[in-house]
Amino acid sequence: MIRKSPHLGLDSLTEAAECLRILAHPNRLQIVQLLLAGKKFSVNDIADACDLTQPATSDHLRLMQRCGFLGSARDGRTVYYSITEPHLKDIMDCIQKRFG
Amino acid sequence: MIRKSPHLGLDSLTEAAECLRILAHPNRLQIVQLLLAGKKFSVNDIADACDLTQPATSDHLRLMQRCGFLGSARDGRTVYYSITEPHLKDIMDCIQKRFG
DNA sequence: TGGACATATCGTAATCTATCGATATGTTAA
DNA sequence: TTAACATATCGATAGATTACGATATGTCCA
Repeated sequence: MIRKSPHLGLDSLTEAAECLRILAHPNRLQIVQLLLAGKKFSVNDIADACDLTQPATSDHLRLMQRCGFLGSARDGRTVYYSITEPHLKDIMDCIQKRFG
Repeated sequence: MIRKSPHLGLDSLTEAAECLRILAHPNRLQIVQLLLAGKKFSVNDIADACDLTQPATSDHLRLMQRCGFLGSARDGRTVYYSITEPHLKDIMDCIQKRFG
């Protein structure tokens, strides 16, 4: 059985840094926290809950969808977003432990 | 016994976002990974290990010291840096699990 | 089809960040 | 004190990010 060293090379670290940069925004953390608490939310629900405009919310969601954090599903004219990256919960737990 | 809700308010999330932004750089992740593996390293050791110039290394270290990730101790003309934020290990574990 | 609703995209100005070299500060030893 | 070494700081430019409003796209219902 092969057990890889946990140490990441520069390529993986570069990829990780890009993901962290996406996460490193107050409103995006807010959105992730919200989505982790429930199952799925519409763009408007998220905008209301986080006190954001609709376009700003959509922009944040798009960024997080592009890097694989979120997925979306349309139902009629409503688009629901939800977490697709399972490790987000772990990282959010770390953040809540540190800053809570 | 008071048990706080794990959910963070916007103030805490803003602070967390600032810390994540500091961490969200390939070379800084590289430095954190190095420091977590050993105890303490001089600026030159870090620069060599990460293939960085001395001023660039010093800049990265200063950033991470300002937000409380690292501490430094001078011994003669050498300055040794080490991890002071205990939660960094947890976050790095998450990152290594996800990208390793 | 027309109108209303939900979401997505785009342009741009303002702000921030990275990078790099030059140079300053602090420390040791001769 | 002078030279050499280790580290820190600074200045300028290029590139990226944010915020915000205007507007486009997609969907439903009358």
